[in-house]
Amino acid sequence: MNTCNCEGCELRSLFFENVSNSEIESICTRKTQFHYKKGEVIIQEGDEIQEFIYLKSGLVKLYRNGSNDKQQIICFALPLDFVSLLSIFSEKYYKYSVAALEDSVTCNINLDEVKSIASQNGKFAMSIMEKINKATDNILVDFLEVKQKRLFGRIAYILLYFSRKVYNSSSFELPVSRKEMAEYIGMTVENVIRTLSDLRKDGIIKINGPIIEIADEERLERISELS
Amino acid sequence: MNTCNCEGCELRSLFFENVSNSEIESICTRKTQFHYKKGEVIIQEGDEIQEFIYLKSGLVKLYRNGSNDKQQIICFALPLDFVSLLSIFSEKYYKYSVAALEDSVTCNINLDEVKSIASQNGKFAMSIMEKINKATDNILVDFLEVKQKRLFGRIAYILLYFSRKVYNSSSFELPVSRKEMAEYIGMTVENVIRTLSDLRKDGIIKINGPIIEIADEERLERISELS
DNA sequence: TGCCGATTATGATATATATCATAGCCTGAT
DNA sequence: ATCAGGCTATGATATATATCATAATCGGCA
Repeated sequence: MNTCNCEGCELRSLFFENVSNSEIESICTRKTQFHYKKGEVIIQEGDEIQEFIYLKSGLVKLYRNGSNDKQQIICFALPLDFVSLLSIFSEKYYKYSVAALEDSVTCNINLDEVKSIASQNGKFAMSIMEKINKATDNILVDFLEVKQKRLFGRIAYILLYFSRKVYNSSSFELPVSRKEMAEYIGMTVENVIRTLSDLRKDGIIKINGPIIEIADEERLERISELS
Repeated sequence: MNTCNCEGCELRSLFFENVSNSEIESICTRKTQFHYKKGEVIIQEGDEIQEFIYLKSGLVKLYRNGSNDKQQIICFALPLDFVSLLSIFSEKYYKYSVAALEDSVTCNINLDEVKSIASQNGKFAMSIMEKINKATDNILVDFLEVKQKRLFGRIAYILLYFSRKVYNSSSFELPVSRKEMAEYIGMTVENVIRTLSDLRKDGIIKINGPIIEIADEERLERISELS
């Protein structure tokens, strides 16, 4: 389980910049690491919040069960993101679930330990706060952006999101099903599929099985902006 | 300007629970208090973030300018809410605006001072973090709730929100225009107006000028839930 | 006082989106 | 190997929502 090398761990500079070496050592020896296969559930809505979970590699989705039995995807998280941060300091139980969209590895740190260090180390607490703020900020901005768009704009937006922010390439394997795209943008599966087809027919994207290639990024960008 | 009595101020217990008396005194003597008339802008998108702003009384809206020149209302804030918290620890400039929906009073505290106390006082930093988390959590939940509903459900939801969370009464003066309701739920003004008319025709609400009375809360609740 | 622009209101119509139906395909389970 | 179920896909249709047009009302302001 405990296979990573803490010496070169990016968490050290990313997260523990203001923490003393001895405290880091203590955390390091007690951290746990987990591997999840694509599709596996990492956090279940209702679970007690006991750990601070950091995504070392892979891709996950945060989602919740809407009132009408449909799932709603809240956001996606990339490596270097803190997965369990939404209500981690204000709630006792998770109000959302997390599942792996690709094979993923998490590094888990006991939450009480983090809290205890933070209580005694204001600079550390401030740096956590900053990161949590940035993360929720990004979620909110994406929400607002998606909200003001219509179907085509939303699809364009999410495609550009995966292309630019996740894979940094104009060609990539879509990590989500059409259904999950629908759950994120708040539209029906059929319309997601139809819209992708339309974009393909217009030569804006190419679809080869699970592979999406953005053929005309400029037009896709315009569609995203003009709704 | 500096008219409030810090002795009995709710901020003291709400916000400064872990701060020493001398630090509180120092903050108290330097805080500033501002009065805003209904409609006045409190924070302008792009302003530098210099103060920690706390709403003593009144009601405000947080909003931003969407890409298509339309405004989007992000959320409403009530007394005891911290108005300037969204990106306050992660950004240099406000990414949203704040305006008074009712005559409002704010208590402003120099942000550097708050930061400096937090850096030296982990417990205080943690308590801020908890409050920010709760606030953004609530915003997110409302977003998700509204997102999964259709027009009628969204209108019902916002009416119940004002009735229960803001005014604690089944009869209240709507603090927002139809246009602002539309900007919050992400629909057009005409449809907001039409929907309110329909609810009135069905006897579920009564409209007397700016006064809304929820006549059949149970049905309104059902509309909100069943979308 | 009277005018102007914004807000509320309503109707007619166009458009966007959801729903329902059907089918091929793939994958996992038996 | 076969079946069941989920995912992708597409079309027809119903419904929800936006857009456009018009008008009444209200409040600020010259």
